[in-house]
Order: sequence, then C-alpha cells, then structure tokens
Amino acid sequence: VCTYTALVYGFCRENLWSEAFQCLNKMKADGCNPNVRTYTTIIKFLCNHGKVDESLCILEHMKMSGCCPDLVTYNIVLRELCLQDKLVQICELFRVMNKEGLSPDPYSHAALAGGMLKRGKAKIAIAVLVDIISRGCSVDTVLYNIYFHTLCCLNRSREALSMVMSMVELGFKPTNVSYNTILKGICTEENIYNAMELFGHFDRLRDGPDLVSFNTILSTACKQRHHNMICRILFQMEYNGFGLDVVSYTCLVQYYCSIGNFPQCLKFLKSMLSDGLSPT
RNA sequence: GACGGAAGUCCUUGC
Repeated sequence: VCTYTALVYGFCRENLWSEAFQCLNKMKADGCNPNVRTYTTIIKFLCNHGKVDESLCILEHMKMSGCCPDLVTYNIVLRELCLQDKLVQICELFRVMNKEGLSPDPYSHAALAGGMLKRGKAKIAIAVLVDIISRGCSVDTVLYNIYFHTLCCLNRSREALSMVMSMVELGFKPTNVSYNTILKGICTEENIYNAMELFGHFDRLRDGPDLVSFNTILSTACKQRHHNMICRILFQMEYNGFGLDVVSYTCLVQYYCSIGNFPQCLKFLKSMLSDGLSPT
C-alpha cells in the first residue's frame, strides 16, 4: 500500500491525473485496498488545483468503499473550501466532521482563519481567532502566527510584537515565521528604520534572521528606494553567509530598472543566472 | 493490547 501510495503521489505531482486514477484502480485489482492516506494524497492534489468539487466526489467515493476520512483528509478539503470562501460547504463539512466524532484541531482552525485572511477578511478572521482562543481550544504556533499576521493586516503590528514578547516570557517558542510576519508588518505600517531596529534584536531573540527576514527588509528598501539601506542589507547578507535567491534578485532587478540604472540591473540578472536561478 | 515508526495536512518575503 505504501508503495502504491508513493506512486499515486508521484503521478499527482506530475499532474498525471489519469495515471493516478489508473494506479488507484490497479491497486484494487491487485487486492491491495487504498487506505486513508492514498485517498488523501489524491484529494490534496485536487484541492491544490482548486478542484474542490472533484475532491468532494473522491471523499464520497472513499466512504462508499468503506474507508473513513480522518482529520487530515477533512482539513485538506476544509482549507480549500475556506480559500474559495464556500461558506455553505464549510458549514456542511463541519457538520459531517462533528457527526463522525472528529473535533477540529489547530490545523482546522488554521485553515479557517488563514483562508479568511487570504480573502482579505481580516476583521472576521480576528473575531474567529479570538473565539477559538477564548473557548480554550488548543492553539499551536502556526495558529498564533496566523493571529499575528491578522493583527498586522489590521495595522496592529505593535500589538502583535508586544504579544509575542510577553508570550516568550511565558515559555512560548516563536519561529522565524512569527518574527518575519511582524517584521513585515512594521515595514508596511511604520518605516524601514523601525524594522531595522527590530531586525537587530533578532539575533538575541532566537537563532537569528533567515533569508526571508532579509528579503522582507530588502523588498521594503527597494520599494522605498533607500539606496543606502539596500547596500547595507546586501553587505549584511554577505557577511552572514546568505546568498541571494529569486526573491532577492527580483527585488533588486526591479529597483534598478525603476531608477533607470540598467547596467546594475543587468549585472544582477547575470549573477542570478550564474547562480543557477531562473526567473519565475 | 500498549508504545513507537510511516507514504497524506498549517503560517512569513518578490512578481
């Protein structure tokens, strides 16, 4: 079963749908019944391509075959439904989950709040998150990160920052994502200088900034055309042993192009290619 | 039967 599932995964990854389904049928013919993970693999790829109706069909199909979806399966479908803002089907899914004795976990709640956030419904997202937390549901780091992100979207980055700080005192372990989220918030809501100051504290806060942290301030510096700042950041990156990636190069190329410095623009394009990176 | 393992789920940066 593991082998077949891996095969199904491979077909899905290469967008070879018919092969994936053939594989599914072949398994059954071989007397090797697909299990939850096999079905979930297919459902996930369907969802990732926005084919949520098809994934609901598979969901029905697996139930008919006597294979019960678990929380992981439902969370994947839920996530896509939330991204597409299909309210009626979201409610229906929660109802079914409840009926089958599955209670939402932090992944489910992350799907819900994260989906709304991506749809630009930060106000609703924050209300949902506050409700989840106040109901005493378990909240993991990712869900907190979504909470911080939501606060930042509502121009409440400082609040998010002080919240992280006080939570650290209580033993909460933030991740790079937590800090990078707030760093981005400070960049857009305040200014690059305040962001740089926060950035400077990163070293002591945890293992130090990562490439995303650097890209966050680099993109801000580029957008605001702070030439000195860009140089400082590039120097810092080199000093800390971070190579530029596609995101960094894109920022720089756009910047130099926008100020009409085409030689620099070309220089970065060339070094990007020589780094083995291709423009997306 | 218990525990563990596994092929499936989340969040941040450019366009």
